[in-house]
Amino acid sequence: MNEPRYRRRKEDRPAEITAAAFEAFAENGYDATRVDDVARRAGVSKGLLYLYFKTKEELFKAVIRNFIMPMVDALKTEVESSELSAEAFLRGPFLDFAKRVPKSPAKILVRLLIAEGPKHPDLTAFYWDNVVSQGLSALSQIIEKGVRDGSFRQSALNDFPQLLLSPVMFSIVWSIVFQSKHALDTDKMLEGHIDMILRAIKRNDDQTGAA
Amino acid sequence: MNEPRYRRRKEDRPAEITAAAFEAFAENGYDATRVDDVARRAGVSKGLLYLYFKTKEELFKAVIRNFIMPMVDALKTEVESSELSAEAFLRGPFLDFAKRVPKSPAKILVRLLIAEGPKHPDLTAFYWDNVVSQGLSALSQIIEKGVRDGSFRQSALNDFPQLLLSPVMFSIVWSIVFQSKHALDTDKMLEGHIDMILRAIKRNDDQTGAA
Amino acid sequence: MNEPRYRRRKEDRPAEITAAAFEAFAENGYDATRVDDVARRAGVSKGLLYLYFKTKEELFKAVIRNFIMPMVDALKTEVESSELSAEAFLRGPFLDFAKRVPKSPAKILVRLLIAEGPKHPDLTAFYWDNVVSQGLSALSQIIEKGVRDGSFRQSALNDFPQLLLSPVMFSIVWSIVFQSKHALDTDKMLEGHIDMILRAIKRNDDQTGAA
Amino acid sequence: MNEPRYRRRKEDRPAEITAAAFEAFAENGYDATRVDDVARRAGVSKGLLYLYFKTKEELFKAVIRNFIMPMVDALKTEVESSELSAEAFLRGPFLDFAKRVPKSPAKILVRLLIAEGPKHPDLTAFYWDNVVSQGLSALSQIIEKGVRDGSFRQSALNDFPQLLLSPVMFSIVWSIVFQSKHALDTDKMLEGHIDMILRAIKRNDDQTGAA
DNA sequence: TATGAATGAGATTTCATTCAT
DNA sequence: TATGAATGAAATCTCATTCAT
Repeated sequence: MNEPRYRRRKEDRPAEITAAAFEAFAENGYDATRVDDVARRAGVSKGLLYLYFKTKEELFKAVIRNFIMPMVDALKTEVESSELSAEAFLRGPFLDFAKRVPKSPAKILVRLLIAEGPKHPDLTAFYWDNVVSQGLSALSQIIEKGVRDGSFRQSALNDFPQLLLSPVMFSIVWSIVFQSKHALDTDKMLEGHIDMILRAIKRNDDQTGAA
Repeated sequence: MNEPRYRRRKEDRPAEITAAAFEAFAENGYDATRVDDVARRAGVSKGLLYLYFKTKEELFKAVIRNFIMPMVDALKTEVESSELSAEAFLRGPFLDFAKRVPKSPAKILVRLLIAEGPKHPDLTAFYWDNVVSQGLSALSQIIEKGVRDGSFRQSALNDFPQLLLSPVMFSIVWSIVFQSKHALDTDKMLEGHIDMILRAIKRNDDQTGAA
Repeated sequence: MNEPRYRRRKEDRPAEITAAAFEAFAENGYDATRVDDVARRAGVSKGLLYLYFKTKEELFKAVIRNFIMPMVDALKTEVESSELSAEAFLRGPFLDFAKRVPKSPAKILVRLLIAEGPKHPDLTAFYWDNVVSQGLSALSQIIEKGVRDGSFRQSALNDFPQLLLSPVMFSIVWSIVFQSKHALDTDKMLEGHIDMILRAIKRNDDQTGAA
Repeated sequence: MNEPRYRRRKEDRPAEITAAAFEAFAENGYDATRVDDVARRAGVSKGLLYLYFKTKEELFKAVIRNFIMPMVDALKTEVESSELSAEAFLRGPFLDFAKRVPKSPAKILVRLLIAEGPKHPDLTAFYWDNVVSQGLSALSQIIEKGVRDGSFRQSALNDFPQLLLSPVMFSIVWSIVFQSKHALDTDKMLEGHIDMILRAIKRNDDQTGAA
């Protein structure tokens, strides 16, 4: 009972609050999350929360931004610094990434985007600019590299790098909606996906290694 | 947008109400939909609505069930009655279905499931039992048929028929979240996907027809 | 305890609520009045209040309008139907009116206008259009009538009918602010005011009758 | 409008704060004024403000007192030191004063008194003791002086010196509520008022000069 | 003195649900 | 059946005041 009622920690507050808010939004979605609950989780009064974030919506946007940024940065760094062949990149870093995301808390962001995106156009725009378009162009680079050096043939992937991502998204959605009742080995599925894709687009007919 | 649209014979009141509710939930999601609005759209008083549906949640569940059933039935009929080869089925009815869904209003159900599913386990269970598991087993049948008759090799699809569906889901999500700002030719993408899949799993080395 | 919890009285509600609101606003002013309090006084739930008045501000405006209208109508009727001489009108109906207002509950409206007017320009405009400009022009008519028939000389009143009203306003303000501690016989004061005015503007030098 | 305006020597902190508070209260009234805003205007932290004034209400009272005192003093000095005849005083210093007040920022005090007075009895009492009663008795002195030396007749002004002030109050209220939309030449009106009053109470029948 | 981060009570407003009619 | 006026709990946001620094 002799805990200080006040703790001045101006620096850390925003991060503490967005962390708590992430949890809450992840559990309940935007509408069903109570500002009260976020404050309690952050160990902070409601009033203080409003000192840092003018509205619930602004808090929500801050959460999305905060948790997306690191992912994007990591991905970009990996793509740019890698000197692997196209196939090696897909089987290596890309597959790792694909396996990781559906298990990370960040998967929740997808749920939030799908659920709230239509009502928050600026958020969607932000997500597009910073995540989707950049991710897609990185994938396109990889694929084109493979085509250029003759290891990949021209294929639907050239126009639709999304096809590389769709099982990742599927894994995420599955893990959100069904995983608890109907487990799916997403790792295996994603491996199988890469195998199939490579079998379909690799140029040399020696496909023994691609099983 | 708030004129009563449904004012037919008395006998269909529940159907009129769920139709109105579908519209409303589709536009706004569960929380942001007002019971008042649903009643107005249905041309019915709030009191009457509560006579048929004890709570807002029950109404929501009825909506999901009502609109999923016809889709499922259509799919099942098609699968069962078809006598096409596996490849022909994938290139024909399945591709048609895949192209249709992301453009139909039913795509909204996916948004609702993702957004509200985690809070409505019985709804998720219903969806699983009636849609997902049945759809997946239908797809498995097709694939195994191809394997059995020697046209497909054993592949990841045998364990993960989901891989056939993931671009469909992706198309749906894209159309919900980004389509208005960043058009994606989902038809072409889905065609490309089937092409790639078939190229990867078809047994005969003559792959000229699969471009 | 067997009072009905519900009383359907759609017709009377708005009037009941504005009456309660008038009391509350009169006692406390706009900001310090709690919507809760208004609802309690009206014997009504807060929710119902919001069914009839979309915001607190709209309620406030309704109050002002409701309570001003009757006064204005009464005044206008009196002025227009009267066939008295100018002097007789000032000593009769006008003086009566002047004496009545500072004692009526309506005096509170003046307080509200002064306090809230600057923040509610449309309210001020309404008050101007419906009360002040009409009142002033009625007074001008009276005065000009007196000038025309030769009983009044030209005077400051012709340009500033406000001078007839200023002691009325003063009485109102006094009664709001000081009356309880420092009684002022506003009736006598107003009589004295009319006497002085008439002595100043009457043309015939026979001033014996003027107090 | 929210830059610190007062940042002078430390010694005057209370004065700086009340000056800032006067501005704020004048603009917004008591309730709508934020302590935060006052502190910002004064270029001072909220904490310091609370060091000098224990509550918002106390600050408010200090403001009223501070800004009334100088006005009262000025008026008193003028009245007492004047050796003019009664008429000359009314046409000179009094008329000047009457013209000045409705244009000065001090007019706002009237608004505040009317709006907040009923809830702050001690404030009203202070105002009475220091302003109203003294002002009225000063006016009474003038009038009686005129009566004593035979230039004025006995009139309602003897009992109600308020009648001299009522157009001043009216001008103030008008300028607060309507001036911006419906200009009134208060100077002319006040001159007309003095003319009429003098015409009514001056004893000599030669009234030619009083037009 | 001086600061401003932090509190918490309380205000307005919304809306699922009920029930007299 | 059918209505929609009425309820009341709860949610977001504000702001005077406190207190660790």
